[in-house]
Amino acid sequence: MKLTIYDTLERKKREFEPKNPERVTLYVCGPTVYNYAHIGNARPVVVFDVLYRLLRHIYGEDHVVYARNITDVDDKINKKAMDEGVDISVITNKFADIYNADMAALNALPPTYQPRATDHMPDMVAMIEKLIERKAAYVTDDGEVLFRVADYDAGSGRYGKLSGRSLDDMIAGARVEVAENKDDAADFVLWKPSKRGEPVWPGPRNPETGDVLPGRPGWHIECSAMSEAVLTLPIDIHGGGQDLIFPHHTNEIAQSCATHGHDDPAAYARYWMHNGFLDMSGEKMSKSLGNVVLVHDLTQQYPGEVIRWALLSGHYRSPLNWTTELLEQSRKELDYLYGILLRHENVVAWAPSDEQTREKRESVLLSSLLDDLNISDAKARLFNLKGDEGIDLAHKLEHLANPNVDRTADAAEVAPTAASLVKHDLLLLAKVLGILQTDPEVWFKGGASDDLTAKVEALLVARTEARAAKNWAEADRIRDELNALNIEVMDSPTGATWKLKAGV
RNA sequence: GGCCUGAUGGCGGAGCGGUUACGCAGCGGAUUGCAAAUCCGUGUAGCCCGGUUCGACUCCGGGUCAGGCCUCCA
Repeated sequence: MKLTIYDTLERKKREFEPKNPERVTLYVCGPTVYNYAHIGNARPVVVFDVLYRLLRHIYGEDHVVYARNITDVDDKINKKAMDEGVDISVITNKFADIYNADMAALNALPPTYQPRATDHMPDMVAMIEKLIERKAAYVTDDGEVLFRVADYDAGSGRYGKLSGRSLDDMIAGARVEVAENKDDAADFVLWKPSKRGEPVWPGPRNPETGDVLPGRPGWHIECSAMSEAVLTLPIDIHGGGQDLIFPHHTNEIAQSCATHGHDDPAAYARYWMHNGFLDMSGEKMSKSLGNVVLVHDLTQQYPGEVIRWALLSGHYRSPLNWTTELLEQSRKELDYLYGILLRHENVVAWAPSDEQTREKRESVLLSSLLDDLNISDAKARLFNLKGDEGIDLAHKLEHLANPNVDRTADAAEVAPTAASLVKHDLLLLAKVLGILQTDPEVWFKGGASDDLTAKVEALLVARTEARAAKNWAEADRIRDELNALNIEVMDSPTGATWKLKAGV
């Protein structure tokens, strides 16, 4: 199975070849934990979760190492901690826990490592000292340490390669005022003194005086230090939102390469992937527009899997318009798929025992995802699973297993085997997409309390009796009563089942 | 100002130089006591103007419009 991914650095699709197939590494920039995560924060988590699942399938679950950091040093955290008069850890622990719970609700697997900036201060300091030693960074009079961008770039264009800009373009287009302590406008902060009341860590040594510079790290250094500490370099895939291309990832590359004296950005990370943004009715989500949607609130209204499926409805690199309609459509799609699983629980999923045949089937099944995570195309497959090897009459599990479907004798004969194969394919593809992971029964009824369930079951018995007596008026009355309880009744030849209606 | 994306049917959203995307909704039929669910079938497309080609939604050029980044940001 060949995975192809669009590499931001090379601006084209490249076949993925890990440095070491026994230990494939993935690093994704995680949240700054000072508030509830909004739905935009969840997109990279879900997108890269699909990638993580796919890599685990290809290379084996124990051969993929995934790190997603927690940024717990930041001005916004400091402000919030000061406003509330608590230590920053009170804020960061609280929101890191909430974040993890919210992402788990979206069926995102926990990463192998979740390093926190505060746990890696010595790594950052060591890196900064190395950069000073190599003259790639300098100490200012007021105790800041800045990275020399122009020296790193050295006219090669490598600094702006990720964002597709030259250093000159960036300076020409810059709208920021140049801080007077900078030797050059493009230089960025590695370390800076803490303000009064802010947390302070012992920093790098000033080579001039030999003194330790107390303060706190700049934003970019943590990912460079932590990715190296946790994953070792080079990282195979580094991911994040498109907005991180510049400056965050650009500076990460510069720091990490300069630390080790590498010229080639690939010495830090071999492939760069960036997800597109979410639009809110055509507008960017922002606090000033008041259109921020929190994952935490959304999970109160929709199953996490619906939110996940909605986030996966477009290509990961394209903008995605986030609407209520999208959520409703996603719910219907999942209901349909879960309905198939519910109706055909007795069909045994079966994969061909022959290794080669199975491998071949799987690479066809997963081909959409293997092509730079084409989730839309994978979705089409999911809804229209094709049988092969002589099975050309019926395609869907429903069609194959539903006894009401008209079939020729030949098709009927092949149907049970085909259904088992199709069910296996369906479950496998769903697993990689991270959907259909709930018991179908629980999916439809899980939101009902025990009391409600008992009441519904009793009413259904009464209705069955009424129907048996052809007392249609009573049967319909009971159905209306169930409807009022937000219950949808589904009759079938084998008896009535029910589900909790959507939009609770 | 600099850099970069994208424009597909009522809606969401892919691939592809010539043949059905797929999903949601709609419509027709089957099934049902009636519904729902399910099954079968089905209509609707490719921003504008040029060019290349036997043939373009798909390639090239121009235009228009929309969005993103250049500042904290997924």
